[in-house]
Amino acid sequence: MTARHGRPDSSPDPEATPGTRLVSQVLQWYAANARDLPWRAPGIDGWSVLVSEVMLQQTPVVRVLPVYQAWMTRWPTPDALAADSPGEAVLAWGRLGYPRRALRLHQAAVAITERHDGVVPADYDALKALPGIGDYTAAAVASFAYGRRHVVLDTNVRRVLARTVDGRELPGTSITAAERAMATALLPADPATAARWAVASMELGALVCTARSPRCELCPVVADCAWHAAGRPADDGPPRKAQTYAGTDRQVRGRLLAVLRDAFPDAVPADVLATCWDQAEQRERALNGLVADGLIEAAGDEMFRLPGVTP
DNA sequence: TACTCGTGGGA
DNA sequence: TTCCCAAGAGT
Repeated sequence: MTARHGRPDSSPDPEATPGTRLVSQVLQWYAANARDLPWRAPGIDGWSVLVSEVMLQQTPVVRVLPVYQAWMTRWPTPDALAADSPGEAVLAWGRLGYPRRALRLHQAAVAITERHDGVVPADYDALKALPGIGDYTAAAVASFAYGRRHVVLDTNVRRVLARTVDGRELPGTSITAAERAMATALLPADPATAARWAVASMELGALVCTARSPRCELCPVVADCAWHAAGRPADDGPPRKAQTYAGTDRQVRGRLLAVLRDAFPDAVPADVLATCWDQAEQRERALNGLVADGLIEAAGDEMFRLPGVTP
């Protein structure tokens, strides 16, 4: 219980620095406004947090919830998933998007079973060495599941800090050294408090300090927010690249994989897959890409299916 | 660094 | 309708 950081149950310290006051206010707000999500249950295990974090990558909470519940019921431990085929994981992933995440989650489960006795590691470096686990997810799992002290810089936290501290509407395209230094300076010294700050600042970004139409009238730190004080100036950075989808390989891959999911565990003839997309060249490229990624596999002559053989 | 990699819903 | 983007990772 340090007095420097994290006072969720007390009023703001008038002598606190702007940074500690920001942390304190957000922690208080979180205590009263946190969503009741399954991966936040008290005493939650590392596997539950890991699965939720991978599913939540670039994917809204509301779409993750049903898939997460079914996944954890079926595979409550890493070794349970590792014992099933990767195709089952891809199938259970459903339409969450970015299905390579399902494959990598399966690979991570195998690695955890083989290298860590089936226990999700608490160490950041061990986590980051797992397939599909990058800086954010490693820090998040270590922090949320094990109470470790880490800078957890996701898009929500970056936006909250860009606005409150830097006075900018949106963070840049990639994390800068200055950004990380600022987040490190703000991180409470006490590990448990640091972990709460991580999830609390993310929640503020998700519920109040949103990318579009931020709800500043509900914000606990609006009085300390540099962006709000400056009159909420519009982003002056380079225009974000438009995210096209129609006609891309991603769309073709999605269509092909949807057919193979529906057919699983059966294989599908190439001429049936051809009905997904009329441009043969692009269709072949997408199909070959899926095979190269391990999301599907050839099954006999001109047949394809989800990977059904456990490695 | 910049780009690829799904999907669906809100503004 | 179109646009934007939602707890990123890998190359």
